[in-house]
Amino acid sequence: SREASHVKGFAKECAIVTHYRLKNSPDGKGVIVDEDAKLEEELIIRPTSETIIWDSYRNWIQSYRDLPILINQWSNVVRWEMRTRLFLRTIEFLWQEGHTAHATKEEAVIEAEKILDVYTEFAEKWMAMPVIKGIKTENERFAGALETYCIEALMQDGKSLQAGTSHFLGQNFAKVFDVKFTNKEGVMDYVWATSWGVSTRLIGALIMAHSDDKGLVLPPKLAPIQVVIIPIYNSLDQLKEISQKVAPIKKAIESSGISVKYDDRDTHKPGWKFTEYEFKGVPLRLAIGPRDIEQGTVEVARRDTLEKAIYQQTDIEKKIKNLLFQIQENLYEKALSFREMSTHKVNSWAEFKDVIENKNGFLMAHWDGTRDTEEAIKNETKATIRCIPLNNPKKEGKCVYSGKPSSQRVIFARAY
RNA sequence: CGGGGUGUAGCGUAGCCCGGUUCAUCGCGCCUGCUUUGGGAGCAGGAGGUCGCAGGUUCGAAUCCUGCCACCCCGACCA
Repeated sequence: SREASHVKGFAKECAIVTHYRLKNSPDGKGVIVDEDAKLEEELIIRPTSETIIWDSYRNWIQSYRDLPILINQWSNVVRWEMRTRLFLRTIEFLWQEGHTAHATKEEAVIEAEKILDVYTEFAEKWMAMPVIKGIKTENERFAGALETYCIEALMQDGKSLQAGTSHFLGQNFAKVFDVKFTNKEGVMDYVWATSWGVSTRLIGALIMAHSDDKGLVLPPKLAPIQVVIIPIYNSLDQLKEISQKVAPIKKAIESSGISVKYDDRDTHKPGWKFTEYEFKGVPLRLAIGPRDIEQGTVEVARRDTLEKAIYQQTDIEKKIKNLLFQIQENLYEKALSFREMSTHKVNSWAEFKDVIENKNGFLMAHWDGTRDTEEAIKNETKATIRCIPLNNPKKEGKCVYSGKPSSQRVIFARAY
């Protein structure tokens, strides 16, 4: 009841705990709900933590001196989705959620935008996944927010994925939860709030942004194993010899902060291992065999381009470090140019339908700003407004659907 | 919750329409031996099955009928 309007947005997707015990089934087949253990007061498994956080904030905040306040946590939440999709939409998922309260509106807005930048940096610099920063339309906005900032990423199949959100909540939550403070002037006021989160969905994004038909492709900065070394040998004696030569090479590479796995298993052949580490997306693979021992070389294969090259072992750690850097850059550039190739300016409804049907990707189109038009476009094409990009050039035009005046283009796409 | 589909060995499958000479097909994987090892090895031999579950029809059911269970896809919903 306290959470009122906010809960409206989640009410249709909550899991509710009604019983606290199971018992053995009388027919001997497994366990069933023990009807005697019915809860007098049912529990809702949180779909997000706003309610508990704000219930606490009420007790913690009295003065402007208590502000700003920030709580960040990783937690599991449950949303009873009718239809799940691995990594992208699961009933239960782990996420990071942050909640802040501020003395002024300006400070809260700055906070929401700052966090959006943090998410952007993580997506682009670490995941090598370019994103578009923007704001959601009223329709797509988080329940209870005044503004929802988001980052949208384009997947290789041309569908869009919301990769993170940051909300400016205004004073809505403060009013619902009665969180007031005394400001410098001695006047009582409601606090201004933000909340923001990213989830394990990012793992799905990472997979879909870079992988190819040979398997996963991981950006070096996030790869648990950055380099794998595979020995090529005929006899176990030869393996022993190679292992001795590999040891200092592995050590040298590790000493420059790179994670290395030496796979000397005798249960699988080199070709099998090559394929396995391609599946797993290890950025760099080194192969060392009799020829390399003789010539002081090592074969280096890149996962991103699948190119192979022979390197001298001298200063190998520098070369590896440089290659990892290049792979990280290349993955980002590749994803970025794919997105640019897949972004289409459309100027008529016929063109819109043609592009969404045959090319997919991001459609930059004028929109009259109404909910009705947004809904109509969604119903006819399944495309939704992913965001109104920040720093969008304000160029007048006519709505692609209604023909009414529009102040700027927005991004339409089919989304996960 | 609506619409469609599928359950056969660890995995993927053929057979089902039209029941029976097929001891239920094939591939991958697994085990043994030999030869191999710079891109998922080759040959030979071998192990592995309540044909989703229950009932029915029949001389005879993986196959036909009924009920149940499970899973998958599409739609609405959505981080």
